[in-house]
Amino acid sequence: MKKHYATLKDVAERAGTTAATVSYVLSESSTRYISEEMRRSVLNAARELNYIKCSGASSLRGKKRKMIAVLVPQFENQFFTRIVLATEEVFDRHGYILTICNTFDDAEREQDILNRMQQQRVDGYIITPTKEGVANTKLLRQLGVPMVVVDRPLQGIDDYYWVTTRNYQCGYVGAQYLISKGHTRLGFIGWDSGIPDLLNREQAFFDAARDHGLAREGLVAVDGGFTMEEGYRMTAKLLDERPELTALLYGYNIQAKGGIRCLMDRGINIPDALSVVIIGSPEWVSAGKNNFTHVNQGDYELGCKAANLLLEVINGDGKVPVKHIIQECTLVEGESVCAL
Amino acid sequence: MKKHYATLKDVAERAGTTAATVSYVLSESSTRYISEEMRRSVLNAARELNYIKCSGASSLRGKKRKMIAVLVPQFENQFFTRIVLATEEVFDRHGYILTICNTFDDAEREQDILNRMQQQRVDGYIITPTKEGVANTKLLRQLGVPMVVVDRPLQGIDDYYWVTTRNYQCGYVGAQYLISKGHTRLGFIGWDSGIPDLLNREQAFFDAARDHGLAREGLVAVDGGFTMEEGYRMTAKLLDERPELTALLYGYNIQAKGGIRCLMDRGINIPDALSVVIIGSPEWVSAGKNNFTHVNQGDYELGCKAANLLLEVINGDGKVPVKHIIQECTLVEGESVCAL
DNA sequence: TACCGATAGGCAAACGATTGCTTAACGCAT
DNA sequence: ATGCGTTAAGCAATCGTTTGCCTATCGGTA
Repeated sequence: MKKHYATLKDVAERAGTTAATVSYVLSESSTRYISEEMRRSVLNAARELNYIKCSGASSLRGKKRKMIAVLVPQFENQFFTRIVLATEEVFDRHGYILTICNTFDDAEREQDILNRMQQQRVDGYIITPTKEGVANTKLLRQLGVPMVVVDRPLQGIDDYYWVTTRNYQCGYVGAQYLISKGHTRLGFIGWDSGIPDLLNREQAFFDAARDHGLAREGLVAVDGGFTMEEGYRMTAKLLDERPELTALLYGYNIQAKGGIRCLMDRGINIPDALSVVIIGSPEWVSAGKNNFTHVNQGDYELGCKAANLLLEVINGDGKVPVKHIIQECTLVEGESVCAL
Repeated sequence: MKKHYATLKDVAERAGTTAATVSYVLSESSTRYISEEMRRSVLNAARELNYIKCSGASSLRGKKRKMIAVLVPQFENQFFTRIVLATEEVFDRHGYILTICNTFDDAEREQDILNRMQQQRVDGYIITPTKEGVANTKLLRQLGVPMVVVDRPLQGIDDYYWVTTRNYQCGYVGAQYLISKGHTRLGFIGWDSGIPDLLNREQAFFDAARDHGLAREGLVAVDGGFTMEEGYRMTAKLLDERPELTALLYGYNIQAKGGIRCLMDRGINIPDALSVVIIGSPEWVSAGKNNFTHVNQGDYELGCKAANLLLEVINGDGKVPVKHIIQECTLVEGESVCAL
């Protein structure tokens, strides 16, 4: 038994013709006359041999690979899982397949993965870059390979396609909601990412408080790593150092998960003893007994928009103008905030 | 400015040699004498031109693509997300990239996706097949392309690599736990998948009850679609038709999520009014205020085992004996079951 | 002097698909 | 009889890498 995929030549042989003709038949090119008889015979041969075109070979002649690369920092973070899900659905419809890699927010790893993707000559990139994203994507940008950046920005440059959350608004609506319920002593827990755009969440927290006349002394923000454990640690720290706080705004769902674990461990009742709002909408905020007030960033839509934009760029022949798409967020009221 | 990746020939030209020599230098082949001077010069040229090998071209000459295909039915189901995550980590370490596709449990879609993957000539497959998996993977199996089946079986055949959960045990330990707490009127909610191995969960539910002397009349099972909505519907049905039940065993986390939403909507207290055990361990069962008793299938480990097995098969030169790896599950005690 | 084993590297043929160039037969009009 | 448009399909170059085969120089030895 043959242990390899059938080639054009195999099909040609069986159909009594040459590879060229088979290629023309299978690509349904209209630029060439093919007799009905020949067409039939080729199609039969192809079916009988289970012919499957080798995309690697055809891409050598300039055809598309029909492959998209997706790079995310935390694949298991539902924010990203949903972006990937949306991307997959969009590209699936157009016959593409997705290659997905986890950078773990590690710049070296990102470079390594981008390298592998470039070896595959994928047609386009959807990427949530690390802080070294600008350097790591330099070659791609030089070559003009289609790329859409999602969520986090490429720092220091401006001419790239970007789809992101209105981060400032996320922080603002979250804080505003707490204030509207009468809270005046608020804590913010965030990520010390060093990424300017993300820091807007915290800035907005302070701005909202100021805009509503709250005293600066009642406010506190603490920043740490982008993990559950750090969320737990920072929550414990706030509880210990600022017992007068009546509400917490979590800037990131991953940290919120750990933080709320801390509240549970200490037997703190939500919302009676402490009110909580979370930016982000992982499944758990409203599953089972949970019903947390949170800010929905529209994860799935973000993914759809990024994917559609990338598709446009890929098919756009260099003519799609650079744009930044910024998606509004919405507050979803749950039962984790009490009125004071 | 050049708008394409540098080729071996480009590098050769700059280094004052030929493509062959460059290839030998870059592949660090020891079968060829290369002067230190030439090596240096080639490496410099390659760096200066940002040379990145085209894996498509080199695979034409029989090299590995360094690509793995992963097909799952529900990417956003954390059971599968974790399997993918584990697979990614294992293969990343070996320089592979993953292509991931969502079949949505649709056989036609599965066939279509497999076709695209085969066009890419990926080196191996990790697949949770649909019911038509046997037919859809026929060519792959004929050609001997490395493949590991995960979770669900290929129906009707036996000679394939398989990594799965001990489904019977999942059902058994879940039911047994409820019985040990004094429950005698139990409901099981499951999936009418028609997949023999999965049906063992329900069979075990009845077996455990029988083994512990429970009356068959106190037991009821209902099966439906593999969605949240169906979980909701079936739960409502059981509540209406069998109000005497004191405990529910959910066979699948997706259905459990909808089912528990139903219990919440009706204001049913867990565990005081109704006890609940869930097979599977999505994040939400123990996040926030939730602490559901559940059966942990070791999703991540399942993925690791599948990935490692596939790696073995890929590197094993056809010598790895067919095997079925069946992973034990463990009951994780929460607070969703009351003692009667 | 003739020969041999290292050392070094060029040449060209694959791999599978695509496509421009060419040929050839046919029918029909000049 | 010549020419031309139409229909049909073969030939061969090409994409970027890999690798077997060959050549050429050098120092040393018989």
